[in-house]
Amino acid sequence: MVELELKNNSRRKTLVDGVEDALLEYFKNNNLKPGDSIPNEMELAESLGVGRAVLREALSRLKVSGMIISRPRIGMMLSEPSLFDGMSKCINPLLMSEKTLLEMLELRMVVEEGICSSIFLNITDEDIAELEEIVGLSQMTGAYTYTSIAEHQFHTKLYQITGNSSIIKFQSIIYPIIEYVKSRYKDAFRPIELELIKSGTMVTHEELLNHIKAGDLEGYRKAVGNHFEIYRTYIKKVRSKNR
Amino acid sequence: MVELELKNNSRRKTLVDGVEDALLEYFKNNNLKPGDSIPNEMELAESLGVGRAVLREALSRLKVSGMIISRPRIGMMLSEPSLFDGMSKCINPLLMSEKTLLEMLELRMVVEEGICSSIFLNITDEDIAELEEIVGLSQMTGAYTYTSIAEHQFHTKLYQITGNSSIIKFQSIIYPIIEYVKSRYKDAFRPIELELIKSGTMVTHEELLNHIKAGDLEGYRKAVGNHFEIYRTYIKKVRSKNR
DNA sequence: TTTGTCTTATTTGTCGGACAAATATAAAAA
DNA sequence: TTTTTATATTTGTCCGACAAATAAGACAAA
Repeated sequence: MVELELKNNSRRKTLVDGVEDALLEYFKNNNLKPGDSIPNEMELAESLGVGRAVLREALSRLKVSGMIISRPRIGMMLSEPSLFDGMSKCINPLLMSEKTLLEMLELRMVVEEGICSSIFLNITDEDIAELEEIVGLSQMTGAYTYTSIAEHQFHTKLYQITGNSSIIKFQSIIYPIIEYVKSRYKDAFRPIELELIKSGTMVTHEELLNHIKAGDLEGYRKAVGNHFEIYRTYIKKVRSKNR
Repeated sequence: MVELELKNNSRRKTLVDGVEDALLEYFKNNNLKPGDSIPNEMELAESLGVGRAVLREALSRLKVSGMIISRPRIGMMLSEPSLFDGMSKCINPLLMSEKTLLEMLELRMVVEEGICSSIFLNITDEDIAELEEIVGLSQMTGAYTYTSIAEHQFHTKLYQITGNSSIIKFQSIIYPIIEYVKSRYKDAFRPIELELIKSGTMVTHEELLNHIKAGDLEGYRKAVGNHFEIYRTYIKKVRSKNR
C-alpha cells in the first residue's frame, strides 16, 4: 500500500497573511524606526483595500512581539520587537515532536558550550562567590544529579555571567523544554548515566566551578561537554535508530 | 527637575491578550496534541464570553507559528508550532537597538563555537569534500575577508553538518542581522582587523577547514574563536564604553 | 456494486456599521 | 496662572451579514 502523502500543505494564503507581509514591507520601505507613528486603522485598511477586521488581525500578530504598540486616541507606533517573545508563546512541550524536543535539547547544549569563552571573559569575583554559594546550597538527588531548582540556579547563573540579555532570555525560554525532556526520557537516560558513572565521565557542578576558579577554560569546556555527555549519547542513539 | 519616568508601561491588558492566554491554557489543561481539533469559532467565542472578532484576533496570533491551522468548513486543529517562525517576522535590523544587534552577533558566535563538537561528531567525507569546494570557489575581498556569498556558503554548510534543523533554521534567521551589523559597523571593525592581522590572529576559512580535516577539535575551536575575535573585541569595547 | 455528479450544510474568511473606552487637546472656569 | 470640563479622535469590542470553501450525503449513471 502506497502512503500517498498528499497532505494539502498548500494552505491558501489568506488576506490576513498578505496584509501582514504588506505592513512589514511598508515599514521597511519607508525606513520607519522605533518611535515612529503609523497611520490609523481606518487609513491603513482603506489604503490596503481590506476591511478593518482583517487589518486588525494582521496588526494583532505584530503586537505579540511588541513591534507595534497601540493606545486609544494616541494611535499606533513602531517599537523594538522582542525576538523571543513570540517564541515563548509556543513553548508547550506537549505540542512538540520528539525530533524538535531533542533538537532543542541539543541547541541548549550548544549554547552552554558556546558561552564558555564569554564566561571566562566576563566573570567577576562576585560571580564566583555567588556560584560557590549556589553549589554549596545545592541539594543532590544522586551522586551526579541535582534537584531541578539547584540545576536551574547554577546554569542560569552561568548565562547571567555573559551579560548578554538576549542569551539569558533565550535560555529562560527553552529551559522548560529541557526540564520536560529530562523527565520524559528519564528512564532512557538512566542506563546511560550508569555507564558514564562507571567510565568516570560524569561531572558535578562543583567540578565545573573548580575549573572556573582555576581559570582553566579548556578544562572547563571539556567538563561542560562531559556534563552533557548523557544527552549527547542519547541523541546519537535515537538518530541512528531513526535512520 | 525629576524625570518622573511614568511611561505608562502597564499597557492595560487587552481582551485579546487575555483570550490568547486562555486558549493556551485551554490547550495545556486539556492535554491537546497536534492533530486534535478544537471547537469552532462561535463556540469558543461564546464560552469565553467575547465577540468573534476578539477571538479571531487571538487565533490569528496563534496561527503565525502554525500552532493552529484552519480551513473553511473543516474547522481548526492544533499543530506543531514552529519556534522560530514568529522570530523571523521580527527580523528587521532597522527596528533593533544597537544593544540587541550586538547581542545577536554575540549569540551567533556562541552558537558557532558551540556546534564545534557536533560538527566533529557528525561530519562525513562528503561534507569535507563540499567544504573544500566551497573554500576553493570562495572569492575574497581581502587577505581575510570574503564576499558575503562565500561567507554565507561556508558557515551555512557548517551548520548543516550538525544535522539539527532547528539550529540550521535559527542560523538562517539571524544571518541577515549579522550581515547588517557587519556592514553597519564596517568602519569600526576595520582598525581592529588591522591590529589582528598584525598580531597574526586572523583566521581564514581554509585554515578552519584544515583543522577539520586534521580532526583537530581543540585547534578548530580555538581557530573559530580567533575567526570571530574581531567582533568580540568590538563588543567588549562598546560595552566598556557604555559603562 | 461502483463510480461520478450534484446538493446541502457547516465552518472559516471578510466586510461594514455601531458603540464603548481611553485620552490628548482645547476650551472654560476658578 | 491653575484647575476643571468638554470635545474630538483613535483604538477596543460587539454584532450581523454574506462569501468562499468543502466534507458528507443524496442521487444518477455505468
